[in-house]
Amino acid sequence: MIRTRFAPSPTGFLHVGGARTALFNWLFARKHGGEFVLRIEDTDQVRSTAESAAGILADLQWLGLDWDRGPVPGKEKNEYFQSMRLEIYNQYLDQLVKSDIAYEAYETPAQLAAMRAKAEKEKRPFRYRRNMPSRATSGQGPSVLRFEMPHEAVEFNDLILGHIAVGGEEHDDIVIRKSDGFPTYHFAVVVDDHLMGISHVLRAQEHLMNTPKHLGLYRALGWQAPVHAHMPLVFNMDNTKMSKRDKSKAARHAAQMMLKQDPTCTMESLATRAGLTPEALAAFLHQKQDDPAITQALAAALKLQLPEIDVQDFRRSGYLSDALLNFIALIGWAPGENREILSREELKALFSLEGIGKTNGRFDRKKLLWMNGEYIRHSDDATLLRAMASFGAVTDYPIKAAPEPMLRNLLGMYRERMGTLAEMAENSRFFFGPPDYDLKAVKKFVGSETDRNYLREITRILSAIPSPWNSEKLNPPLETIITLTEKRGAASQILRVAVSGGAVSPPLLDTLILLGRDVTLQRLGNLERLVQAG
RNA sequence: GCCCUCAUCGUCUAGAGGCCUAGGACACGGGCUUUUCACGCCUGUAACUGGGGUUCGAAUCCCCAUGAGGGCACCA
Repeated sequence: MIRTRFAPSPTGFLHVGGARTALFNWLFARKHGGEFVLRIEDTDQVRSTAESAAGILADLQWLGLDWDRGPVPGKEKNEYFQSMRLEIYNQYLDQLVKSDIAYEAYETPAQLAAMRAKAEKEKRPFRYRRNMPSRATSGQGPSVLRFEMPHEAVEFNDLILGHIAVGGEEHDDIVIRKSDGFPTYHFAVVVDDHLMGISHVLRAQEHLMNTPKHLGLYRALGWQAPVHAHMPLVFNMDNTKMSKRDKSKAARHAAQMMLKQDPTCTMESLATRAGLTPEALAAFLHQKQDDPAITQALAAALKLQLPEIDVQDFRRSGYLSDALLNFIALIGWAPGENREILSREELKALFSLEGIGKTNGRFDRKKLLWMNGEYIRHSDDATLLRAMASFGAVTDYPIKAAPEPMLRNLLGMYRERMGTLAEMAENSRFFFGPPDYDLKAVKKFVGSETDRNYLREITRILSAIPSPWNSEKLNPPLETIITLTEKRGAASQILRVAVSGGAVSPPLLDTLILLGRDVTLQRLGNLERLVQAG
């Protein structure tokens, strides 16, 4: 029986890298009719939080990655939280101590740091080993338990990378129980993977050097190790690691540019705008900390679009989970035959470890945006309505309040012209209230006296059409407006600016029908007053 | 510094010794369509890191160099 797992640590949001690991494990299990286990690795008492765990579950659910065993959303912690399994770990910890493969170590963190510094100074690698002369064999503080790694080379066959060998002199005796009594990651994964019957460990390549340690533990515990496969990593387009810090980095950079380029912008004014104290802002700008709240506040004040990193960022930006999943699957994996747009079912059917490459990939947001648009264009109303509801649950656009018939109407207008649901939500604002006029567009299309004459003419033509407006009634006058100018359509831009506030909108016919006669004429009047005034 | 891994267009990739004059997709350029913006259609630019082998023949196999990435915690 094939059984895979995804084992996040609840120390933050689920980010795309983690989502990809989850996806590949899920696909592999589903493809082979196996099971997919979700386990929360909360052995870090300091950094783990319940909110983070709940958020990760919610994000996985949003992605549609369902698990056969694991935490139950909304319920108390169960045995798929490592913090609930302490007795189990202790039992095996004892076993290793009894067989003298694990031993107490008394160095304090400071002492260890000094030992490492010394080794570095002497240009030799630092390895903690039981038989090293400098080892403290007793101490007053709390001790940790270390595992005596074998002294021979450890070799294994990685399903993606092939044969991997690490020499015996490279190992060191890892800590398996921290001084707080909790097992370390290394110990807990091994115990849990074995007890939970995990057959395949599919994880990111950053874990490659952990595998020999784990293999050593399996051997010491007398267990058969699962098969390992290490997948390539995902980076930003500039080859930096994708991390939560990218968001604060972007906010910091934008703020600094602003302060530098805009002489009217001072630390004080910017802080006020973002609702921060100047001190907090200064500390943030000097990289003293990466507070997400400050990042958000700054981004809002600067109207800055932060890079999406976490799964929920993508949800808030209006990406469909199917599109995100499809895109993520294609980084480091290819089904061959030049296939690209793949439904969940196709992904499941086509997935194979052989298709996973060895080279790290980059996260190309432009391609994701294209793919999301592709999904939107090919989705039916029901699918999109569901996606909108899910999007609306985490965002706050006026479109949220729209009744379903209007939503369907808007979908018809925007389906072909949006890359994300957020684009529609943003661009359709003028259907829900008077637009803020884009002064550049106003100047460009209604800047001259001739333009204003056209504006009055348009008003005259449209006011002659009685309510309610429909395409039969509206088509002829619209054609008249289009042909008003020598250059076909120049006058229709005036109308577009009047109703939408800018130079871009869905086709005027649909727009005007949805807006209706009263609103249209009212906005035509508003624009006339605006240009009259100045 | 030490250890491990990797290497095809700007990006994701196809490519399992002859099908390669290296294919697809995104991005980018040009054109068509068009009442705006998109969509759609047509079309163009663009890559086997370098050097040695092996072979009749190498993007594909081997070695070296170079470059890139990961790891070296009482984090996971």
